[in-house]
Amino acid sequence: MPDILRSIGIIDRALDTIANIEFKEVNLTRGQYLYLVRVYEHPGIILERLANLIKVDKTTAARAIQKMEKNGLLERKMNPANKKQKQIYVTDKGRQVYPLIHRENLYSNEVALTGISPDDQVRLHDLLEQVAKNIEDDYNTVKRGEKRQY
Amino acid sequence: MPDILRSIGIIDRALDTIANIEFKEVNLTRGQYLYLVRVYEHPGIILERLANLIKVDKTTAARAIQKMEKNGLLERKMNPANKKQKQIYVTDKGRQVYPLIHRENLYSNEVALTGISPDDQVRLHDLLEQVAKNIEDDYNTVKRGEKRQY
DNA sequence: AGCTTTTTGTTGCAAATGCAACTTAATCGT
DNA sequence: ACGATTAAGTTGCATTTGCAACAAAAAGCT
Repeated sequence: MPDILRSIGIIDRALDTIANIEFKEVNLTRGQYLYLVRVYEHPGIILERLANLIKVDKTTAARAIQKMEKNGLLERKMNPANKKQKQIYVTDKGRQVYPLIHRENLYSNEVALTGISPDDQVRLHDLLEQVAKNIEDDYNTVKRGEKRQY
Repeated sequence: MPDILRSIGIIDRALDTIANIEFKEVNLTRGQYLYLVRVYEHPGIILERLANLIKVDKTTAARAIQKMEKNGLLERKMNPANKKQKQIYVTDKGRQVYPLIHRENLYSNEVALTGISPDDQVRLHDLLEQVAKNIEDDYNTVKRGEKRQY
């Protein structure tokens, strides 16, 4: 069985590093682009779901969101139907930087897929989605403090 | 052109989180497993090459190595042929934890590839290696402080 | 209804991460 | 051979990251 974890780690860290450096021009600090994109796509999303989408600790996400709220990129509104929940939205200012993030992501994706046939690109995409689905349960299990059996 | 970055990020963060939690039992702190495996595979490797293999900042790698040296997992020897270089090796103690890391990685990889045919597993592996190669130059360019044109 | 469990979010540490800036050794150019 | 550039590693500082532990609201249970 071939190893796929190593390449995935390399690719993710490399592209994340590139993104973080490039987004400093737009005054985004480390990781912020991830949250902005996800909130943009899911207006009104709550913290725990956002953290689970991105696969990042909820306390990390919480502080990132707080900071982005302070910087005027995001805003939170209390959900009147559920006083525990704070719904997160992109502000106008946040909406202005979104296209730049999107453009960067598109470009990196393009570079990543260079020389790969359209068919294989789709295959790769589908296989990666399958892998993401495959590990989801283990992630939640371990995060909950339970142990994996192996 | 399908997006592959998102799944890759999710998979990497999820599996990295799992690994870090599981390796606390063996007294490894965040990220240390990555270095240990790479040094194990490349005895005598130097810091800068190690950092570039893993795609992590060299100062981050430097401090991780220092800490692992203090904990007796790794050791460094001055290269007599080049006084700048410090060659890194796994110690006996480090060699003892290696099998546990390897086993965990194998298991996560297995979970990740569940339900994917052997043919597709190989295809996925090969495509990911291609992607890793595709982005290598951009990574080094941006790390060097130069800009990407897009 | 009343008690327990789960959901959602927050703080308090301690540690890792990485950009800037620096030192020293090696290599390059001429 | 010597000055300039690159390679290799380190330290300072600010920030992010995440595990524990907590608080409060909501949902489940009987």
